[in-house]
Amino acid sequence: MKYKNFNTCIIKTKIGNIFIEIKDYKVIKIFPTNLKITNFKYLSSKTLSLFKPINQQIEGFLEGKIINFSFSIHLQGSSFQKKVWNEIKKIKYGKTLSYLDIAKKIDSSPRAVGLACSKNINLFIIPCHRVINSNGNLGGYIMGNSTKNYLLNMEKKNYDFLLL
DNA sequence: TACAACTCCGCTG
DNA sequence: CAGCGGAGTTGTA
Repeated sequence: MKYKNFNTCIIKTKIGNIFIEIKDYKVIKIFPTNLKITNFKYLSSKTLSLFKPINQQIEGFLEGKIINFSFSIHLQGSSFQKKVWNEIKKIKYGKTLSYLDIAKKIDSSPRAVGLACSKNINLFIIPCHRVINSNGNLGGYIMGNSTKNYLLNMEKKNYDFLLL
């Protein structure tokens, strides 16, 4: 992992570079980036110790070795978006729900749910990859549908293996 | 107002 | 039954 400045860093993962931002000791952003991970300043040892477990968990998750995250995030968005994201957060590892399922829970429409999903900047922690079309199709994903498919297959495989 | 990471419904082969 | 097109729907810039 390389560090950009005091409260952000970028990690290289098997699905691409991931940008991570922290504010007031909470994660506020986990998002793909095209930024190169070179020539970055290093963090203070204090901040480094904050990032280290977070980065390890994200990397571990993407490799299928970690199922839940132990750190907390701070959601930034409209009240509707937060409602959607909180519902998505309840979807368990290896499971999926449809946009319609979420819409019913919060008394809204699937189209609006999809819109909120597309605004999710806390990838994996808010597992929007677990939200798919009601007909079984994949729907969309900020990192592309092949990545969404990879994540879902990985989770399903581990789900069966671990007998969750 | 236009548009979106959706669904539903009614057609057509 | 699969595939397609259009309408309905809610939240956002």
